[in-house]
Amino acid sequence: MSGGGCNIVWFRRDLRVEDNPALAAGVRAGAVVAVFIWAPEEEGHYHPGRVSRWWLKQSLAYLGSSLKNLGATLITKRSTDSVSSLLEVVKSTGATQLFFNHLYDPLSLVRDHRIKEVLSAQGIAVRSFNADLLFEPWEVLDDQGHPFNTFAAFWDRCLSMPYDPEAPLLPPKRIKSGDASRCPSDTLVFEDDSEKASNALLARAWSPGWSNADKTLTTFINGPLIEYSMNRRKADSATTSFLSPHLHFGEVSVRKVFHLVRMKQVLWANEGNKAGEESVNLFLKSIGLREYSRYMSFNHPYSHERPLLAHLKFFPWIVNEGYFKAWRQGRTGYPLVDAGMRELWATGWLHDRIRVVVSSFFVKVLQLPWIWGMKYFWDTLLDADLESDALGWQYISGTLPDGREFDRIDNPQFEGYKFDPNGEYVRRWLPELARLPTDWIHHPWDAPESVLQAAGIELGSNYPLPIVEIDAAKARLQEALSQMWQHEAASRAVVENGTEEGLGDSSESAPIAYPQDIQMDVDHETLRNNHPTAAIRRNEDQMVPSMTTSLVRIEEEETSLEIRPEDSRAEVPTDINRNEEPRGEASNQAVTQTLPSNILPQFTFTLGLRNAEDSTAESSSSSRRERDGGVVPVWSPSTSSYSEQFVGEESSYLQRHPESHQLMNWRRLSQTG
DNA sequence: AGAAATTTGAC
DNA sequence: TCAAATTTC
Repeated sequence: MSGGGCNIVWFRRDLRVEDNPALAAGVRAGAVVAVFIWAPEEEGHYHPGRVSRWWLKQSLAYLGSSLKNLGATLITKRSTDSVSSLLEVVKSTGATQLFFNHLYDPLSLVRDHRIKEVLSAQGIAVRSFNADLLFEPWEVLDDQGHPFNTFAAFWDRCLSMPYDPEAPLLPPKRIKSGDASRCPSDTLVFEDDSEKASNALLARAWSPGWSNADKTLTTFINGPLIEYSMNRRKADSATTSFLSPHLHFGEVSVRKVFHLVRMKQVLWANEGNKAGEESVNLFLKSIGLREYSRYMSFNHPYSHERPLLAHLKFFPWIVNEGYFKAWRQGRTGYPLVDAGMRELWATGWLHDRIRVVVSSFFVKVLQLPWIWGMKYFWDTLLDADLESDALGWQYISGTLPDGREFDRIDNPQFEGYKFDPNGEYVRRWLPELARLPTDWIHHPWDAPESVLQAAGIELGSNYPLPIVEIDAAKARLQEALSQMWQHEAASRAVVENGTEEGLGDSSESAPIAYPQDIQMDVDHETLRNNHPTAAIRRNEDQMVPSMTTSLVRIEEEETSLEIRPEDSRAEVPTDINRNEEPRGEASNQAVTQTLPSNILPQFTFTLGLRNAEDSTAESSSSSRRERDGGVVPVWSPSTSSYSEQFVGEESSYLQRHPESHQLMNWRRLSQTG
């Protein structure tokens, strides 16, 4: 009896039918209507980038057909407000229950709670589950019952919990379909015309979708996993799992990954294969970091926009758009950094090691605000993941209790020796250095003139001299740090005196706006492509960006990005789609030829900037939530014993999004499962 | 050789 | 941080 109250299963970042607790529960409860709501405006300025949207599109199509084969329909809705869309779906299907899986970013926590409130008020039962983590964030606590604030301790505890993570669920054999005839789907548009060509190339290297994710996992476990610990010093991506984009959209469950990998470990341990065992530990650690990123996001909901350690807000970041541009273009003069940035630019992908190299360079050598780098990663990475990226950047920036020392500068030259000893990686991505002998490949500035000449390199002309000398960077960093401590002390004095003034601009409390006026160099290639909108669009394009000098706020400048609600498509700024190679003649063919078949020769970027910050102070409240009758602790700065050392978390990202509502609403967010 | 200092790696 | 590894004295 399909009329007898059907069940809505709301898919978000859990685009799989296997080990999907919300789906399983919905199926158990009766007839199911599956729904996906595309509401990118809710993400504020973390609107998904082009490659991420491409992935989502494929993944959804895949899920849709899987569900269809099982007997259910996936309804897709374009929305600017998930809550009201969901309400609409509920009404038009006559549903009595809603099922979904948890997310842990602050926006989702608030939104999901609101949904729970609104629907409960209408008599709809709402049930939510853990599908994204081995353990829920509130389950993993230290002996005093407090959340951990270092990764090692956190992960130790995860691995020694008194109970195992839930075993993965099988996909449903058959789904009884609810009546969705009065609930039409909207067509979701994830790319515009100018993005199609670049997106088509992505399909050569990647296959989104839950069963492809499963294949990727199997391939990895039966192949590179055993060598994982040996290979982790190489810049080459070939030995990585390639699971991150699949995991971001929940196409494969971490619990399954965990179980399969642990199984392998037991096997290797029996065979006395120490390297294999160690490899599993290392790989699991990266799974653990993903867990930890959600954990931190849950316990410190502002960690994607503010340093966790308070003193860092007094760090005098260098707001230099020229540096930022050079970094993005891969023209810093440090070959390993530049190769990494070109690879990111060309493929949307970077080995974890290289992510550390380029981001560390960004923060420590260029001393640019880490939040910019994080935003750039968000816009360009195929596996862009707010929680993971925030953790990574905070770690690099030294803003975590267990992060890198702030005054330590990694020298890209020496990292080059380590990660790319033969210079292959650099040569692949920097064709202009391809003919440089290995001895000089990571420090061309030291090479004798004759060597440079023979390699066709003219420093400062077809390859830049180092943008900042490492020694100068060290001195500058010391200077910046002493300033930071002075400001910090001054601030403390102000607080103690109860005075409200004096402190000022050096603090990050007035957030440094992401430079949105990014201009593309109008060069020969633009002209050649003769893109009709090139002239007007260029300042929205990140392709070959050059920055103008001002830090103009977005709302003043980017009216062309305004969202028109009647537009049913994703409002993505038009890109100029072109083959772009770093300047210099070496260019296209050279790079394309050296590309392995699984790497994409061409890419475009979009700048998905939205709302500028206007942070308003507002205090959050401590709260607890119900969980099947049990009480589940929720993040609470006032009760957390170590919150003192963290930045005051009173000014909220959430407050900038009127649709997100108050933190107070978290209070009774149901965690039923 | 053996202690001390320095560098490295980790999340 | 901090322990381990490596280099220096």
